[in-house]
Amino acid sequence: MQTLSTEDYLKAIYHASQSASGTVATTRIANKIGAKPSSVTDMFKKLSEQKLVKYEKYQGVSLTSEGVKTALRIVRKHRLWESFLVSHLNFNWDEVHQVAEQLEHIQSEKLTNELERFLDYPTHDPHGDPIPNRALFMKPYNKILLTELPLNKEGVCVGVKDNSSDFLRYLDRRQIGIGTPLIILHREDFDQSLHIQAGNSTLMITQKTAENIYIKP
Amino acid sequence: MQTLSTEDYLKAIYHASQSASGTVATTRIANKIGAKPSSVTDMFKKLSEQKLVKYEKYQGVSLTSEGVKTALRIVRKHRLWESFLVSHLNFNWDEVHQVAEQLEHIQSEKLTNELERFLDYPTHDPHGDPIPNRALFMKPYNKILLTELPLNKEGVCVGVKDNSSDFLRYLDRRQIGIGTPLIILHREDFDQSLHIQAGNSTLMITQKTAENIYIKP
DNA sequence: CACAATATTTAGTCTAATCTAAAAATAATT
DNA sequence: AATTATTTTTAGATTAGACTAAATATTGTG
Repeated sequence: MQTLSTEDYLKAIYHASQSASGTVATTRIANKIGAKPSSVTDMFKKLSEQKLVKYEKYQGVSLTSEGVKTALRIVRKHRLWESFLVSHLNFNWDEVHQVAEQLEHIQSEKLTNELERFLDYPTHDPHGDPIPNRALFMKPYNKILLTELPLNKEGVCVGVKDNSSDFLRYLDRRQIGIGTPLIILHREDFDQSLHIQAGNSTLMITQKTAENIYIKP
Repeated sequence: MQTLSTEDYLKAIYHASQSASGTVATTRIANKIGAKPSSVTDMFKKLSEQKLVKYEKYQGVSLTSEGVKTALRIVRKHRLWESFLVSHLNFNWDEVHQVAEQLEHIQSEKLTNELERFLDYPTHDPHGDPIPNRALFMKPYNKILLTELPLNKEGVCVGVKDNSSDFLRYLDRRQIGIGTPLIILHREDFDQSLHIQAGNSTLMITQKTAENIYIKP
């Protein structure tokens, strides 16, 4: 069994290697988890001894298949808990992360599997991210950015790229959430801002906002 | 050996001081949480610095009012989680403890309060122990041991004294749980064993069993 | 290519929680 | 009350994870 902190590292390495190819650099992880690079090096060695990552000095790390499994087990728990918090405990999608970070470390297979059953085997969490099933298999949406949606074509919001509280609260205020139907009514050539229809209301959003919203066409 | 938090010590001290008066001895806690007395002494000092316990060398500890509050907050979480695990996640009452020991450390007031609301403000957990409410107030049943129930008088099982898995599973097998109505039909003078009616079936239990079952007459 | 800038690792400390072994205090028993 | 037994504390060591500062690799640039 891992210590709490090794799980955090594995998860960070997993996410980092999703959004880039090749090995994951020391500083990348240091920034992600808020530790000094030297601490990260220490941990890389430990994880390497446990055969959870492949590590060569100055060359960064990559997860072994065992490491991927361990990371996915944590991701699974994290996303199931986030789903539970939103669907049953009145949490908003900007509030769940911090609590799920704690809950994801609870060790109990029965708990995880029963929670999944209780939630009726959800496939995606409140941010639109896919939830690994018991076999650790997950099916990502084939999603696009809102900026890529053709004019006057309806799409449904399935997730966000930026998970910051600021952004999520901003969307909440504009009543945009998972499942909200969106249509681009007009694209301003001058500054690429968009007039969109979100549900029943029309509003204007900046390009920056649009590039952080995922859509299923 | 695993590393326990100050929360575990506070909870252990709280429970120890419930079942005895005066201060709580070092070895008492050491046995309860599976640590060496020397480690416990260290922790007593630390808790004392934080004004969570009153500690004098060689004289044991007692919780300050702040310490009691902290302990009750943990007990509250523990019992709410146990209730959730049994009522919604198909856990048996002998399986919940180990998982609740982990969940009780999750820090989030909102989580605790929303969980309580979701469970509809339960007053007692699956073992019949009272759950502190938001103000940390709890109302114990005025319960008696099954051995004290008069002959042919109906009582309802409201809890158990022995929380070991062995005992809880034994009760499960005999279909005795919280809420089961019990009547003593006959008391064997020879060995104090009891013929009882439990729900719809009649069965025989030993004196030892009877003194570990709490009844509300 | 050589040197500067950046990234990474090593070496040595720190802290929290634990341990063992020995010393000191309290309790129990003649 | 004196001696023995038990409990509790101290002292010193250990481990995991993190840190700083210095050393070493790698990368980027003129």
